[in-house]
Amino acid sequence: MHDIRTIRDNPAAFDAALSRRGIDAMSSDILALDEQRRLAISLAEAAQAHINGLSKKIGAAKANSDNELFESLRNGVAKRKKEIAEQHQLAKQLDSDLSDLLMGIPNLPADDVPEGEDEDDNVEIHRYGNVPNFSFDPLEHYDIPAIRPGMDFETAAKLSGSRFVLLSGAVARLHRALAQFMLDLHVEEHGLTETITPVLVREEMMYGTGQLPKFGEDSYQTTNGWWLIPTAEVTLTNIVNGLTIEESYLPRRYVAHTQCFRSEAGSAGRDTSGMLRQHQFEKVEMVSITAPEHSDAEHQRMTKCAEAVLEKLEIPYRTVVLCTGDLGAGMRKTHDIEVWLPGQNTYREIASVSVAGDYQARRMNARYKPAEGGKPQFVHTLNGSGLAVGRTLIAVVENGQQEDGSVDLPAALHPYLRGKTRITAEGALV
RNA sequence: GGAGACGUGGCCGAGUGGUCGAAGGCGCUCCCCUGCUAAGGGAGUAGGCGGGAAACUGUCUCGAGGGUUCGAAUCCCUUCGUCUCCGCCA
Repeated sequence: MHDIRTIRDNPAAFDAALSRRGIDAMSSDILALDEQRRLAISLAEAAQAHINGLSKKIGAAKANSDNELFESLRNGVAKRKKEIAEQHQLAKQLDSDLSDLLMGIPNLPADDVPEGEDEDDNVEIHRYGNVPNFSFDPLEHYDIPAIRPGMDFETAAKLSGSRFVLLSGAVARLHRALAQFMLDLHVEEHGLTETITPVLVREEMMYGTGQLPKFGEDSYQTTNGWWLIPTAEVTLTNIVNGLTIEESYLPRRYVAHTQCFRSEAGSAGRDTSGMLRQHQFEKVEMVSITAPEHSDAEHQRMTKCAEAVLEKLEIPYRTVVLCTGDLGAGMRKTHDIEVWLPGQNTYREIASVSVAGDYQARRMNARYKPAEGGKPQFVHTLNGSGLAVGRTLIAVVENGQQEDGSVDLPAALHPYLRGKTRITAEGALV
């Protein structure tokens, strides 16, 4: 959602920013609609003011028992009623037209987002660890002997269909350990507030964070109208929906471990093997609510929080800035963290850390009262994975695999496995 | 799931069709007075949208959305939420 006044003040800058996303100039259409709207509002309000004035006189006439005056005024007002209603209707329609138009326009990319068409134009900004040399051909996660017994796609398909998985034994345990490890890290070392949220939400919340109106087919809806969250970004960010909070209360930093649900419509045929892309998966999600002047620094901070998970797990990764062509609609800037997967011999996305600026806050009407006084302002919102649990599991086992089919687990996880350190080629946690 | 009650400004709380954006209290801000770890007096204290250089001004908002009416916080409908009792249940 964009600020009409910003567009009014500098339409050229707005169009220029849109063009970076490959969108044609819209400001002249927007401003024309805005002008009609404001004219309609003025007319409707002037008419209403007139009526309100008469109504007071009618009230006074009634109080003075002046029936003649009362009746004549009353009739006069009644005549104009229809006309007033039409003016109101027009003003309202134009106002909602404008709002719909603005709602459908994606966020403007930050100035330092690189130009580009697609993911090939993303720019690497950070790299950690060395791509390991294996003395054997490393396997994909689902082929590793240690993992195979605990990762059952056939049974999951029987239960639910494709793109589901049944984890058991050592793999299930490892999955749980990873989630616990991530939460503890973010809570104890990064100072985030641990949160458990609903995973079913009302429709308005999906508008607040931008999944709706455009991307409804990516998510699931229940028969009574709830939506299953595709990410805890939805619940965590909407905590401040409709609120005006004191600046002293900022920043708010949340972390939650939830199930996430995605229809994966449009990704048919992509990543169909293994548990890289599922309809249901677990993610540890971070969300920050900040004052505008702190959101860039918060973006850096949050990125480091996500990177720290992989560094503690001693897994190589690189961080890229998404280019204009790859940037999500609601975001000003996004860092993707891509983890090294030896089985695929490539880096794959494992986390996405984004700053939305005031884009979501406008939709949610989430504001703060500046400490130095003055009018409430929209907050800035940020969200990031910290991390996707299933994908992290893939990274851990692919990077830890041994020639004999066993998997060595990173030291950071040992406490979460009660001192166990590896999964044998037979699938036993020892 | 059944029955009922309720939803007012930062908080508490009046207000059941007419000058109510809304008494009163608390809190907070500023000013005055006061010389003792306090009290008293005065003023101010929501937001959205529109007009205006500004002062200021119009309009809308009493959970939300509709409706009745010349006029609604007050009446009607829908919806969301809270509470109580019953039922059910992890």
